[in-house]
Amino acid sequence: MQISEVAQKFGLTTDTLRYYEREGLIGPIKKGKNGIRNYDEDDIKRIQFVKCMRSAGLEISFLKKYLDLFDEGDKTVKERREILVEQRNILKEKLDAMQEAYDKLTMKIELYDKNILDKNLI
Amino acid sequence: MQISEVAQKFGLTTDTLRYYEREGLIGPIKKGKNGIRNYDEDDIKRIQFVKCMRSAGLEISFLKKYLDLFDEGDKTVKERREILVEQRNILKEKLDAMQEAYDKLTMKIELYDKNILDKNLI
DNA sequence: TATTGACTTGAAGTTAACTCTAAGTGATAT
DNA sequence: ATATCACTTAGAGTTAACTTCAAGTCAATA
Repeated sequence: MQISEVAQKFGLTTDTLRYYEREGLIGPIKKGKNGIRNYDEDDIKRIQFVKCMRSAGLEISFLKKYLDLFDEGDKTVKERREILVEQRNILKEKLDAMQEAYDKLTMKIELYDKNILDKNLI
Repeated sequence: MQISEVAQKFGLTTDTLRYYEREGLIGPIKKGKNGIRNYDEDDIKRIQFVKCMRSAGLEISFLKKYLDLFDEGDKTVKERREILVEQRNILKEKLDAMQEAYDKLTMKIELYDKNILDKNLI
């Protein structure tokens, strides 16, 4: 699979894919004789994981750390579990903050719909 | 209320509060004869709103736009409602993406706990 | 054969949201 | 009186995550 297809598939740009590779999140992707990247199934799986986690706002530095440990094999299992839990906790905090803001926005919109507008309430 | 108390109250830095003021999100805050800011109840309410929305990742440019319209009074009600809905939609997308990542992380952690580790699965 | 289009590289540029620095003021504690 | 402390300013610096640029290669098509 060529870079533009992969980009298309995940809604990323080719620049972003090369950037992720530069940062060591994925690859190094195998290249054909002409120097063109050819993504295989494992590359795709990895990109899918990265895309999902990045969409949720997880930092590249974390993903790099986790994936490096993954590549080191079974001896890193314990450490990997720990950082997954840590990231999930961070994510939970963010989710809660966002849910709170979401509910506040919903309430505000309802007030606008009912024309109950307090000049002093933002 | 002085700047450091307000910062403390909301878990912001004084630099951030002055930055928000520079950007026109809040204030201009009234100052005493010595030039020191004195935050009143309305300032606090506004900061609470900004803090909540920023914690959810809403952009400063949006908050600026919304709060400027708010200050213009009743004639902007319709436009305000529209941008609130728009922001809520954006927030919903993000919430969904984060929930998906959260669930994925939870599943992974469970696999780690049960020692079901597929070498080919990230 | 010439041009088009997708790819390649290293490096520089961009953006949002802070964060820090340097230099200064003014009230209070020793 | 002198030191400490919280505050003030304008402006420069930082960080993460891209994004763009300039210059080049290569295969396929008009």
